Parts: sequence; C-alpha cells; structure tokens
Amino acid sequence: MSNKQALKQYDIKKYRTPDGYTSDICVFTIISEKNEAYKPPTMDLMIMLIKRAALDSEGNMNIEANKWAIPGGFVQDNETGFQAAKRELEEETNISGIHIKQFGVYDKPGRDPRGWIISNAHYAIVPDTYLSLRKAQDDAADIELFSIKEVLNLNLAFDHKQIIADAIQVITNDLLQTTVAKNFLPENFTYSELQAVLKTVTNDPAILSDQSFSRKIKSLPFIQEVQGKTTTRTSKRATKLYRFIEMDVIKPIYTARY
Amino acid sequence: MSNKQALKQYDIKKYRTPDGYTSDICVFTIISEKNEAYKPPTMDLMIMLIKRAALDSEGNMNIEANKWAIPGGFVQDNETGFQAAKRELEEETNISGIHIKQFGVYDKPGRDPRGWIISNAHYAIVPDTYLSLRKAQDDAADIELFSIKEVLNLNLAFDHKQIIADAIQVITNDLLQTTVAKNFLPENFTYSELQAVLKTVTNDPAILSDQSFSRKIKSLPFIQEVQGKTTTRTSKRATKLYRFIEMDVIKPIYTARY
DNA sequence: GGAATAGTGTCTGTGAGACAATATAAT
DNA sequence: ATTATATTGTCTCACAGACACTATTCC
Repeated sequence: MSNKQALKQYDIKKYRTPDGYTSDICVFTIISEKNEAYKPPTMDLMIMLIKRAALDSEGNMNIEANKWAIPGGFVQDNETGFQAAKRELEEETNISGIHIKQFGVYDKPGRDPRGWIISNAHYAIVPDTYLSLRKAQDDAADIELFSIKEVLNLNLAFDHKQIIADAIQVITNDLLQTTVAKNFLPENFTYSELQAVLKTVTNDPAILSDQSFSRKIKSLPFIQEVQGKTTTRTSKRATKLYRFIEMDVIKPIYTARY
Repeated sequence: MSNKQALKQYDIKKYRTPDGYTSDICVFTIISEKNEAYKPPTMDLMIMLIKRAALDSEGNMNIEANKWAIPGGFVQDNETGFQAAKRELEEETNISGIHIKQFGVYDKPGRDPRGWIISNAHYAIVPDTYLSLRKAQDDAADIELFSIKEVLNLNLAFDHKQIIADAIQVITNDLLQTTVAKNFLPENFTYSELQAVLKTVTNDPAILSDQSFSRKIKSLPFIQEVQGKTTTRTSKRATKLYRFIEMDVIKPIYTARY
C-alpha cells in the first residue's frame, strides 16, 4: 500500500483546524423522595450541574463565571471523547461501570467565545447513592441537582441549555424504547421500582396503573422473574423481583396498538 | 458580565487541538427493482460510496487511494458539521430538502493516518431518482450503490466500515421507530409502498402480511388517508393513498404486545 | 375470462384495561 | 385488627392474525 508515500505529501496545515475538542456530560440521577420503609419509591429525574468558578485553577478570571454548566473538559489526543467522558466522570465520582452514551455534537460557530470549540455531548446515568457521597465531600457548594422540569429556567453557560434540552429528549426516548432503565435500578428490582423510573418521563396510563403494570411485566421478553427471591423494601408483603435480560429490543411503531 | 476580561486572559494555545474536523455522510437510497406497471415495488436499501482517487486535486498521491469510502469533507470554521453535510450533499446532488441526521462521532486516535481528525457522521436519505441523474453525469465511474448486505464486505477506507455498520443500525431503528420512512416515499403513497420500505429492514410478520398491514395502516395515528385520491401505479385496481402527519411518536416497549 | 393486487367479512384467540377480591406482613 | 402494597380472578372489549371471499381493472 502506498499510504506512506501519500502521507509524506499531505500537508496537515492546509486546513483551518478547531481550537479545541471537549467532551461534556449530562449526568442524570434519580432521587427517591420520602423513602419510607415498606413504601414503593416516588422518583424524580435529576440532572447534575456545576457552578463555574469566578477564577480558574491558575487564578485567572474564568469564562462564563458563576453560571451553571454541565461537567466536561478537553479531550486529550490519545483518547476518544467517549473515553474522556468516562474518565472524567469516574475520576469525579469514584464509580466505575457508569452507563454513558454519546448523543450529539455541538459545533455552532460562536458557541464558545474562546474560539472554534467542538463539544461532544454525552449523557450518563449514575445511581442516587452518588449524590450523598458527593455532598459529603469538600467543595460540594458548587455542585447541585436540578429536576428536569426546572433546569431549563436556569442561567446556563454557553449553549448548555440546548444540550440539556436535547439530553432530556434523548433519555426520555431511551427510557421508554430501550432497556437503559436498568441503569437506574438495582440488579433485582420490583415492578413498582421500574414503574417509578418510567413514571419520571411518561404519563402512559398502561404504565401508571399498578395492576396493569404488575401483570404486563411478566410477559416482557427482556425482563425475567428472579425465582425464589423476594424483598419487602417496597411493601410489607414480600414482593417478586425481576431482572433485565441483555437484549436489543426494537418494537416497530407500525405494529403497536394505539 | 466579565466575559471580556476573562477572554483576554484565556490562552487558546494551552491545549493540543485536533488536526481536522470532517463531516461525513452515509447516503442511503432505496431502489425499486423490476418496476413493472401495476406492480407494488420490490425495494432494496442501498448506500452510496465513492471510490477514492489515486491522486488528489493537486496531483499528489491520495491517502487510502482506490478504496471505497463515504463522501465527506472538512468542516469550515463558519459552519456546523450538519450544515457542511447538507452543503456538500446538496451541491453534489442538486437536490434540496434532503433528510439528514447526525448519528455519531468517530475520533479514535489513529483512525486517520494524517493526524488527529474527528469525523462527525451523518446519514442522509435521497430519493432513488438521484441515482439515475448522477449516473448520467461525467465522472460516474467513481460512484456506486451497494446493498446494505454486501457493503461491509468491501475494502473500505479509514474506519468507514464501523461508521457504515453503525449507520445501518441507526437507520434500521429509525425506520421502524420513527416516521423517517416518509423520506423514501412520495408525499402520497399506498400501503404497499410503505410496506416495501419497511420490508428492507424487518421480517416482522405483521408487516409482511398484506392484509394485516393494509388494515393496520388505517389505525395508525401518524398516518392519514388522503380522501378522494387514488393511484393505479401499484395495481390495476385503484388504490387508496396515505400521507404522514407531522408527529413525534414514542411507543414504549413496556406497553407493546409480544 | 384470466391474472394480479386491493380490500372486506368473519371467526378465533389473546391480551389490555377495569374492577373487585384476596394475600401478606409490619405495626 | 388495621393498613398499605402486591397479586390474582374475572369480565369485557378490541384487535391481531388467519382464511376466505369480493372488488377492480388491465390484458
């Protein structure tokens, strides 16, 4: 192959190149409100934002200071944007195996006043246990969870309002049309726990109804009953546990009932 | 706001920046084989590839020469990757209003031997009329349609094998779970034309069966019967026409029948 | 009339959704 | 016993899928 020769003639400087390439992450978590004993949870889908400091680490004035923003940073030239997202998030949270999905690119000229900077946007799902850990740490003041209803009313940095709006759209879709909901749940879960997750993004009456949903869950091909194990964490009565089966599900809209 | 001051202190050179930012497009089209009169079409989903020339426009040896590749090019600093895709494609095909969707970013270190080059990947849907136009033009030798079954067996440039595989996955999903199929169809279409499009990506018996599908299409909320108009292009008997209604459809997998 | 596609009549089985009743265990 | 959640019994209605039949129009 003559790639080597061709490469010698290639002048990398011929094109105007971006001034930076960042990886940004919309971190979603679900918090269970008033988690009394023997109660099914009431859940809320939240997004984690950080408040940009007035000064950066070198003492210079920070861009878009004091605004809320999604976490992120520059991608290094020996990693992918996805790896950068994973690295930053796992460093930050000390949690491994976090579910991350790339969902968009933000590259509108002028989106970042520092120059031509391309943002590779991801969403991540972290368990709600992380918040308590994070809050207990030192600089917890600059980090906060917002509900997806209120987050778009904030004063957000850069084009993060658009990014977050898109992320909410994408995760809503994914929760209902894929099995990502499993990342919000323990390995084994009850019907009411899965139901609570789905209720954060839908009003579908078939999901809202307890009886319907507890029946339906048994017939879903991607969910399996865990034999011989029960829990009482959502009810005084022992409750069946279920688990997700690894499976790609595509259900055509053309064959559904309406 | 103090952004101006902050900007003055910001040193853009601090970070290693990418060597290039490209926009690449997987162009899909559907060709109707043996399109006899009064016959419903038999369709095949195809992807358009270009053969990379041995020499570039300046007479230098080209990188990845003589391999098949998806069309694309460098993004300019006054446009988005999406706009670049649209521009390149519309320039090339002379068709406006093409459906384009961004679906992924390819940024693995080493994916392009010329340097750290980030590819923003899109898929596009162009009507099958384009092929005939394009074939009639001058340098038609370097452009060809491949079926999605055979395309992955080709010798493809860069990481385009992965990009194409992902694109096929994404368009399959979108065809079944959204209303993008409309971009493969005329404004008004028969049930058998829509069915033929869907059959390119699914074996679902409910879609394969003529009677079932012709009944089902009447009850889909995002499809409307066109009153008072018929066609005989798929049958000797006059056939009802339908059209898509603009609508976001999300049908949860948790409420479907299996 | 023959051929080919579109569309309907009808039956059967399954399951969704509603309502009511029952099961279970902490308190 | 009370209470809250989980689960099942049962009924009804709608529809998916199958099969057979009818409709239309070009040849």
